[in-house]
Amino acid sequence: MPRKELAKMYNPKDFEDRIYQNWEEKGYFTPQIDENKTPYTIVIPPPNITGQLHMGHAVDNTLQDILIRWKRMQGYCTLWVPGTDHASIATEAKIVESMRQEGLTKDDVGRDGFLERAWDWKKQYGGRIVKQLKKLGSSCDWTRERFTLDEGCSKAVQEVFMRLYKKGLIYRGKRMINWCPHCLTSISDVEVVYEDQPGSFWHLRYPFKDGSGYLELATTRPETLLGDTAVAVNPEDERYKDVVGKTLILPLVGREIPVIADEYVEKDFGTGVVKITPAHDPNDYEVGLRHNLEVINVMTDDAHIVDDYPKYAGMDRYEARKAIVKDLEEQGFLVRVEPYTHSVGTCQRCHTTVEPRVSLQWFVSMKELAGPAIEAVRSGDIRFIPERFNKNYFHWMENIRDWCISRQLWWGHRIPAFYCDDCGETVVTQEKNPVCPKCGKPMRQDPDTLDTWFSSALWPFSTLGWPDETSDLKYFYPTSTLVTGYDIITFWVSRMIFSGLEYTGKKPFSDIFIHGLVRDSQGRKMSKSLGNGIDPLQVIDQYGADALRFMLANGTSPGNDMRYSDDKVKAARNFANKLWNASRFILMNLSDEIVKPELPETLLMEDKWVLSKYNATVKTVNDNLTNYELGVASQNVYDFIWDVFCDWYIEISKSRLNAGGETALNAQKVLVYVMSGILRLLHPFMPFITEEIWQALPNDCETIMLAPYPAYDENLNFAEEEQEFERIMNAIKAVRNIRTEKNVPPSRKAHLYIETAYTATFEKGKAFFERLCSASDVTIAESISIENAAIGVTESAKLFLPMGELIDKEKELARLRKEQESCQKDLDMISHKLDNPDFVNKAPEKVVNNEKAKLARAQDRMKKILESIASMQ
RNA sequence: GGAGGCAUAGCUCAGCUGGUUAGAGCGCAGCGUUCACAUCGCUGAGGUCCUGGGUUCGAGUCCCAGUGCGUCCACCA
Repeated sequence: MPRKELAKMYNPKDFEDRIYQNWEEKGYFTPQIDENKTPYTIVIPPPNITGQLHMGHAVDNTLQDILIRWKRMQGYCTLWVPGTDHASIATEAKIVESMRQEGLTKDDVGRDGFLERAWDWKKQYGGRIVKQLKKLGSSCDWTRERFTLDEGCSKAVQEVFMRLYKKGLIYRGKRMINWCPHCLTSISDVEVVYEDQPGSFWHLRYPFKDGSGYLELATTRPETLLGDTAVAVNPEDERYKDVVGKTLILPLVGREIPVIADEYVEKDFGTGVVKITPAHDPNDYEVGLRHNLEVINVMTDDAHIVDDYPKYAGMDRYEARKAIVKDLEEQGFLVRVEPYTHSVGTCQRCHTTVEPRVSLQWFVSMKELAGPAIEAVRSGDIRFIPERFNKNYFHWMENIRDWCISRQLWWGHRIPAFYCDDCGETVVTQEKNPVCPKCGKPMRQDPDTLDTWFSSALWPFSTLGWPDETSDLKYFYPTSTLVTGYDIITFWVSRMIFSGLEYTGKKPFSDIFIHGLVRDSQGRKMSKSLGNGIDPLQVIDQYGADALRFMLANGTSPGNDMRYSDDKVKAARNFANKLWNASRFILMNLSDEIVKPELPETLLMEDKWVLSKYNATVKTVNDNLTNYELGVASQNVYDFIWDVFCDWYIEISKSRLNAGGETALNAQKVLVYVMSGILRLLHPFMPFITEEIWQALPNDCETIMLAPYPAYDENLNFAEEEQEFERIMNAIKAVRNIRTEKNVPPSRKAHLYIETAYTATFEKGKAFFERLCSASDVTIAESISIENAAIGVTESAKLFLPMGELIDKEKELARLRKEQESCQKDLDMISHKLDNPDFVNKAPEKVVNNEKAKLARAQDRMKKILESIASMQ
């Protein structure tokens, strides 16, 4: 059968799509239960509709897939917990689609920011994520439709809600919450974005009822005056001691309100007097609870003044502010206004200023759930990588507040709570149309939906079929690893941990591999509003998925942000090109009789050198992958391929390949053997190109995805040959250096004389000098004396390059003296160290011996330099 | 206000538990193209590892203080 050839040019478009399709058709992505193998499971985050961090998804998916492919090649049975959440684009797209079929328009979803966007982006968005994953080569099974809104996930969510309710860990209560008057929904604390905004500080005065003057206070929100039910001072504040307990008349409204004393008030801020509006400020609400104050709501859902205040009714909060300030001023209650910048909470999605408000919501009480979750991380049962994110986690968990889980959105899991309008009974049930157990009347379901993260928290087990005891759940849970960005630790990671522990009794995963965020080339967060987001699909189109993946892995170190730049992807693409061409070279020189990667019986020095280097690379790559140091691991592979394999081994193999016969065949075998290892080492990082080359080269596995990952092999350690070859390399570099310095073009060959104690070694490398540093002939001896030559010195050899008229004795001497100087510096430094008795006595023996060896080498070199100088004079 | 992070070559970043002559990619300078690759090769220049103390035989690495720049959380009448 004729051997498959590689195209002359590396072009990822020629094969990436084809290869993915092929993998998919062969079913390599379908997870399988294999009781003989250890499962390796990664939890994939549900994609987010905001979709702004597309490159963020690419990082997640790439890093996950690298680990998956690596583990799979080690014989682990792997699974990537897949699927789509109700918060996912795919599901929203479905909703949009069905709404359209019902003849609804975009206006009908106008109050829902998420759906509004989904409407605009149309339904492709769901497909887009899938497309992106495929393009990236992600080995993820997307065929599992059962975890969508209507089925498995819903069941799990309801189950959890019921359990928590029965345990008393879920309750409905009045609470000061953040309310977005635009989205008309409550939003959690973490969804509020604080922005510094210029505003004003209005100093007002409230008159005492008994006519004994005024109390001056300051506020940034005069419109909330309508809801004031008290004025507070600090109990320690001498200035106001005697006014506590007196009654004030609320300007404009005429309400009688008390002056109270509360610790919450800071004496030194403003006038030391605070108006208390329990309905419109979280702190005031707390104060109100302590003092039994009335809660008077003055605003509607969309932040307009309620009808109770006819003069201002229907105005929005900012209009009302103007009107009220104007009235206060006219009636003499405004003392002065000063400019004041303060941070204002805004809605993460629509950036409307949030309005704190008292509302009836569902809560999960967190204290009891947080305990075991903290313990799991503290005991090391679950670990963050890097470890420092523990602190983040603890800080949040230890100061946790109850979690408001109800959302007023149009889509999502509906809260399974029913109310009886007749008798006020509340029932939590999975039944669709329950009747009131007290009066037998039909009940009304809570219109609210659950916070996205409530269901996302169940991800690791709900996607495996929980609450049913499925075989998947038994085999794959707990999962091995979660890969995600640090921005999501509190939203998602911590909630998965306590949820897993609470509902399944087991931790959801052991390792949490945290990566940084991708920023633009200027270090800014990628965002839609800035327009600086980079579309991974476009990058893939331009440079190929392998290049993008490699760039994402290579540029990353755990937990640290990275900047995206085209140049980095280009560098990765060039690397792929290098590998491509190296493979083409091997294929072009390959005899038909080589049918699988296999080492020859006899290995030359350079073969042993490259194998030894390869073996060391295999070890460090595996070690680094084990430690989640994907960036370092990819760099290890890169360095080996480019610097060791291509720049040296392939170059020196050329003369053997040209020579033909057995030595050529042996060289081919080593080339194929090492290349086969390289491809497998690199496969997790660059899946497509490695598979394409794998298929062209002699191999012993139908796909590289299932070929064994290279493992460290004691038999491939050749320390001696490594050292030998390194002596030759150093000599070659020295000669090249001299030639460049003298501007000698490669076309001009020169006879090279090598004086060395290692004649046997250098004899073995004779041919290399001809090819790699333009030697016309090489003479090797233990002692050589040449007049009129440029001289290079390494620790193991003196190199003479007689080049007639190009040699200027004085310049040569100057050059050698410069070398002498730098060598002397080394010598001084090392001997200074070794002369220090403290160092010799206290430093570990290994370090001292290392220094001694260094000293010996430097001395050898110095000796040769001095000899050379002497010989020239 | 609390927590945590970063600061290393012109740029983007590596440098793990202290022992290197402090590295890479890009960029820059010089030379080079029939014979895998110009998406290339060879050679080179370029660094007070933010500042000041401390621990140590030894600090880019550990400790303390300071400066500068991001991040998360809380608060802001």
